[in-house]
Amino acid sequence: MATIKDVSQLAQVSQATVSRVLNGGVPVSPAKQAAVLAAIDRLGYRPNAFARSLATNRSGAIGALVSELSSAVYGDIIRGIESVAEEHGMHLVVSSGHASAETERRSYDFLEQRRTDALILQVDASTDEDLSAWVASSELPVVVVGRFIEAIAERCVYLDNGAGGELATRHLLERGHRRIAHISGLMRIPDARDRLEGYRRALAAHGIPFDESLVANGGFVEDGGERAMRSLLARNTDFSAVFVANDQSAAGALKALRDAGKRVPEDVSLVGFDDTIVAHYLYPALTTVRQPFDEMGQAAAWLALAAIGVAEQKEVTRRFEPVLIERDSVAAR
Amino acid sequence: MATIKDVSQLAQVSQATVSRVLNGGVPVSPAKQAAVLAAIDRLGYRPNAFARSLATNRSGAIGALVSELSSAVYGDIIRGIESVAEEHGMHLVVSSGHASAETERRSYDFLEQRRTDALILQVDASTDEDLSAWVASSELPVVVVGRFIEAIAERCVYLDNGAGGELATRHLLERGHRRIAHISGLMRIPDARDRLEGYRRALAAHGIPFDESLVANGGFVEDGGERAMRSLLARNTDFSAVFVANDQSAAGALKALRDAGKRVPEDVSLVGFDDTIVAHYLYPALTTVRQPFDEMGQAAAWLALAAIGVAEQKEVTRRFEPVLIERDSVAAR
DNA sequence: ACTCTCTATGAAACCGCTTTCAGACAGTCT
DNA sequence: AGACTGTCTGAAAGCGGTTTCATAGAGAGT
Repeated sequence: MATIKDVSQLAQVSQATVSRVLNGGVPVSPAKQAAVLAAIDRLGYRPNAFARSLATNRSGAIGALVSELSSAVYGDIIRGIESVAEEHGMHLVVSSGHASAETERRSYDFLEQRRTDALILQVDASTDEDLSAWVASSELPVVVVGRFIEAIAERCVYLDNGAGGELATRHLLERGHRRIAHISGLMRIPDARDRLEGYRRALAAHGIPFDESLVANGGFVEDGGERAMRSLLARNTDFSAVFVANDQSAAGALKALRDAGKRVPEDVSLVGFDDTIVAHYLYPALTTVRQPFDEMGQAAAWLALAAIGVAEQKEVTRRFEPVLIERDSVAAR
Repeated sequence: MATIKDVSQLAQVSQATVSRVLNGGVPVSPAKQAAVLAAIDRLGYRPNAFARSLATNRSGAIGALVSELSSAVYGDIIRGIESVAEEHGMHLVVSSGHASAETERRSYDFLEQRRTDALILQVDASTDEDLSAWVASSELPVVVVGRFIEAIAERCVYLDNGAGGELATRHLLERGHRRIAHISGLMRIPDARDRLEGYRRALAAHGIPFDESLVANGGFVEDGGERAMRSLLARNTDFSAVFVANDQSAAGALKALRDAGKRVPEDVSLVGFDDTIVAHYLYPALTTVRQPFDEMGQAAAWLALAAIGVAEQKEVTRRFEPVLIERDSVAAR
C-alpha cells in the first residue's frame, strides 16, 4: 500500500505538500498540485485513516449505542443517524446494549475508547443518573435520543410522549368512547409513564374520572399485551376502547381480543403507539401514534455532528410531536 | 488524556514495559506489573486506539456493508454479526448501500479505506462480477452473506433458496393442492430465480406441468405482491394456493385476496418466504419458509474473524437449509 | 570462579500522517 | 535599489502506541 512518502517522491515534492493538496485550505501552486494528483492516481494512493486520526485526533466516525440493534422499533433511528452521517462523510460505529445496564456501560466504554468523534445513545436500561454522569464525564459530545433527561435537556432528542398519550386517548374520546382502558408499558421507562400520564390528562379534560381497574401492564411486549388484555377482559369492567402503550403489545392485545371472540373495531377499538411496521401489518391495520424515528435519528446525528463542527449549526428540532395515524382499528361509538 | 508515557513515568518503567503489560504474551516481573497496573488505574489511562492501529495495522473493527440498514428483513443479519463481533472484542462499522450499485461501491471504498480488518457484504444491487472483483482485489478478507457466488464460493454464507422454493411448494402439494400459483421476486436477484426454480422442481416431482399463467411478479415488495395477486385473480385461471417469494409481497397478496372477497386459507392458501416479523403479525399468521438470518450473520462474522485470526478456525456452516414454519395460512384441500 | 544461557528491561526506531516554523522567492512600495 | 509583504514550500517535530535489538543481571553448569 502506497504511503504519502511514495507520493511525495514520485511527485518530487515534500510530504507536507502532498498533505496540503489532500486536505486543501492551503494554497499550492498549480504545477505541484497537478504533479501530486498524478502521482496519487498513478500509485492508487489512499491515505491511511489511522495515521490521519492519530495526527488530527479525529476519527471520522460517530458512535451509536442502541439498546437493540435493528428491532422493528429502533431500526429507523439508526437509519436516520446513518443517513446524516454518510451525508457528511462520516462513518457509523454501532454497538448494542442488549437491554442490560451493564452491557450498555461496557459498550459505552468501548465506543468512547474507540474515540469516535461523537456519541449517540439510545438506551433503555441505564438510569437517567447514569446517562447524565456519562455525558458530564465524557470528553466528546454525547446526544441522547428517544429520551428526555432534565439534566442534559439540550442534548436530548425525544418525543413528547405525554402529548402522544393524550392524542391517542382524545381520539377515542372524540369517537364517542367513554370507557377507555389502557395497557401500559414498562414502567421503569419514562416513555411509559408519560404516555399513561397523557391518558389521564385527556380523560380529565373530558371530565372522566381515572379508573384504576381499566389499566393493566403490558410491559411493551407482545406477550405482555396479550396477558394484559386477558386480565382486562377477566375483570368484568366493560370498556369499548383501549389505548395500548406500544404497537407490539397492541398486537398481543388484538390476539387476546380475537381469542375472546371480540371483534376489532366493532366491539373494541384499539389505538397503538410508535407506528412501527407492526401497526401496518396487523389486521385490522392499527390506528396508532406515530413517532418519527427516522427524523429523530437524523436530528440526533445532526446535533452530534454540529457539536464537532462537521455539520453546520442550525436550529434542530429536539422535541418531536406525535402524530395520529388513522387506520382501521377504531370505530365510532 | 493520559498517554502511555505518563503511565511509564509514574510507574518508573519504560513505555515498552507498559505496552507489554497491556498486551500480555511477554513476561514481566510481578513487581513492575503491579506498578504499571497501579499507574494505569490511577491515571485512568486508556490506550489510544488510533496509535495502536497505526502501529499494528489492525483496527479492531469489522466493516459491514448492508443493502438496507435494519429493514425487517436484514436487521437480524446485522444483529448476528454484531453479537459475534462483540464476543471477540471487535467493533462493527456499518454502512448502507441504499439499494444502488453506485452507492454500494462508494460505501465499499469507504469501508476499505477505513481499514476495518475484514468486510462483510450483504448487497443486492451489485452484480456477481462486481463482487468477485472486489473480493479479488481487496487486501482484506471479505465475506458475502445472503448470496451465493460461484467464483468466491468459500467466502459466501447463504440460504439454499432452491430448496426453500421446493419446500414451500411441496408443503402445498402435500396438503392436496394441485393448482399452485407463484408470486415471484425481483428476478435480477439470484434468490428470486432460485426460489422459482425450486417451485418448478417440486411441481415436476409431482408430475404437474409448469403453467406460466400461474406465475406473476411481485418484485419482493408489498405493492408488487398486491398487484401480482390482482393480476392472477384477473386471469381467470383458478388456483387454490400461492407460494409467494417473500413475506412482504405475501402481505400485499393477502390484502388483494381480502379485497377480492377471498378467505385465507379457506379459499386460497398462502406460503411466504423469509419468516420476518411480518409473517408473524399478519392475519392469518403466515406459513412461511424461514431463513435463519441471525445465524447467517453469525456465520459470516465468524468466517471473517477467523480469516484474520481473531476467532478460532472451525467448521462454519455456509449453506443454510430453509425450514418451514407452519402457521395459519395454509389449509388442506 | 568463570563462562554460558535465559529472562526481564529500556532505548530507540517505526507506523503514516498533520502541522509548525522558518526560509526562499516574487512582487510591491518608497 | 532597498526594504517590505505575501505566497508557497520543505524540514522536522509531533501524535501515541508497538516492536526490534541490545544489554544487564540472575542462575545454571563446569
